[in-house]
Order: sequence, then C-alpha cells, then structure tokens
Amino acid sequence: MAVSDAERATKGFTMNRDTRLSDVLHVLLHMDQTKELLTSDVLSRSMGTNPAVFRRTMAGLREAGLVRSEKGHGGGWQLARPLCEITLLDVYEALGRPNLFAIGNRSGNSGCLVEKNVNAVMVDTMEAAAALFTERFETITLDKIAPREPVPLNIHADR
Amino acid sequence: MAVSDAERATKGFTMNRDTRLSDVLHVLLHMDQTKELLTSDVLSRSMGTNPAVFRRTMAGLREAGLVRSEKGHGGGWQLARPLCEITLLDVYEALGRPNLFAIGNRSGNSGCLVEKNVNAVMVDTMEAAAALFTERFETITLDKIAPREPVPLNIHADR
DNA sequence: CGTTCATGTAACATTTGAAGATACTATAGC
DNA sequence: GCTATAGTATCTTCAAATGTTACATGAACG
Repeated sequence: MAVSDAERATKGFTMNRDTRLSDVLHVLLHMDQTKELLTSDVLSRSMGTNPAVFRRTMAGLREAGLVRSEKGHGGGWQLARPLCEITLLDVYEALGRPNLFAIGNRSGNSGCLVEKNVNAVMVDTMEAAAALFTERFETITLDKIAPREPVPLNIHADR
Repeated sequence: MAVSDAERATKGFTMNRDTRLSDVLHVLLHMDQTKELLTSDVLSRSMGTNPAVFRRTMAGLREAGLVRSEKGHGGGWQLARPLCEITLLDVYEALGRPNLFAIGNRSGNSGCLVEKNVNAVMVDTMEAAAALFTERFETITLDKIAPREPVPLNIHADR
C-alpha cells in the first residue's frame, strides 16, 4: 500500500530494524539456564521466528565457537562457553558485524568537492559512533545481563 | 530475485541507507554558492534523484526556515540563512530526525525478564550513540564543511 | 537395519518501507 | 493566456530482510 506524504510527515513509521543481535542474546541467556540441548524448534519460537531462520542466524555463532549444535535424535543447541566468557562483541562479530546505521552517504562518486566534505563528516561521525558500540560491546559479558533467577522459556504461539 | 544463503554469508549487501541528510547537505552547500534561485529540477539532478523526491525531502527544511522556495516562473530555492547559522543538527531535525540505527529490539513484549535485560542494554547503547550524533551535529555549522573555492554544480545525467 | 527426530542449507516466496514516477493543482512572471 | 515553476497526492517499483518449503545428512532408538 502506498503511504501519503501527509502520513510520511507525521508518523515515524516503524522502520525495519535488524533484531538479530537482540534476538540471539535473548536465546543465549535462556540456553544458559539448562545443561540440556534445546531444539531449534523450541528456541526459534522463543525468538518469535521459525527453525530455519533460527539456524541461519545461529550458524555464525556455531562457527565462532560460542555454541554447539548436535544433529539427530536428541540433538539441539547448547552454549560452548560460560556466559562470563562471551562478550556482546563476540556475538555481534559472530553475526557478521551487521550494519549498525540506517543513515549513510549516497554511493554516487562524482568527485565533487562538496560531496567529499559532506561524506567525510558523515563517515567520521559514524565511525565514532561505531567505536562507541564496539567499546561497550567489548566490556559487557553476557553474565552481566543474565537474570539472577531462573526465567521460563517463553514459547510464542504457533503461527 | 532470491538470495542464496551462501551469498548471504559472504557478501555484505549494499544495505538500504537513508541518504537524505547527506544529500541535503550537499545541496545546501551548492545553494550557498549563488544568490540566484535554483530549480528543483537542477538541484534534484545534482542530488541524483528527481524533482518530486527533492521537494518532498526539502519540505521540512522550508518549514524549519532553513531555505526559501518560490513558485512560478523564475522560481526555485535559496538559503534562508547563512551557512554559519545552520548546524547539522538543524538539518537533521528539519528532516524529521530520521532513524539513525539499523539494529534494534524485536517489538514483541513478552514481559520476559531476559528480554527486558537485553533490551535495556541495547537501548542504553543506542541512546549513548544517538547522543554522540547529536553532540557532533550540534557543533558543526555548515560553513565548516563548505569548500573554500567555488564548486561546479554536478548535474547527473538524465535517467 | 529402518524409522524418527534433529540439524544444515539451498531455493523459493512474501513482505515492507523507501524511493521513484506520474499527474495534477496552484501560482508567478512573461 | 501561456509557460515555467513549486506543492503534493497517489500510484508503482525495487531491494533486502524475512519467512517458507523442501530435502539431504546424521544420530539415536527400537
């Protein structure tokens, strides 16, 4: 459906955000609450998505050695390290360092001096902000955001 | 067209970024280089888009009093203030404070304690980064990124 | 064994919001 | 009145993420 200019002006419009980092953190903290293997089916529902998307998302974490998965009957997922040895940065990188920003420069490369100056300011600012993300992510280990008490796995309704 | 998982893993994929801030800065700096009115047609091509999109984008700047536009024969656009009296923040706000981040939390609100903790970390970090953007944008006036020398308006080819 | 349950992943479909395009109105100068 | 311009509503297109389906592989269990 089209969106009128009037609506554009007033509403913020939800914006499609990449929620993988948030989603994955959620799941990792739940995985910490048991020794047992948890299936993609269960974990994906707790993440509000489906098993295939879940596995796709977690593939990088497996490769990075943050989690283990086992095939076959009785298989599933478990943490490969204690939470205190996993930083947010580890997770972010395991996801392939997804793009942080919704803004940027138009790729067009005219050689125009004005464009160069503008791009430089934008890039500088975005790099500073990216550094801030990295610094924060680096210092936060997952045990710091884990709840003290057991938390039930929230299985979203079937779709 | 579909994108294979293999491609997903390797390529970064250009990412649809909102380039309006960058685009608008570019145009404003060019507008500073003449006293004359410049048409949407010319300016939009220098921005690499079309007149309707240009006007849509600039509407906020007009309302914010950063630029003036005149209708009718001989009409067009001009700056309403000197560059030294326009900050990047003014422009950013005139555009409606477009969303800065490509990442975020899934909106689902389960009341899950794990989710709350994760969301809090993400929100804190994003707020800190947003503050960094605001601080930078606030201190940079457009004259600081204007070139010393005249720069020709780069008119992109017709499409 | 072969059946079942799980992951791994390729290939396809859907969705969504931005960006682009079109068409029209209003207005100002000639 | 004619032409050139902005203003804007509405429709169309596009691209990338996400979701879905299908099937191959592998491990346990009878």
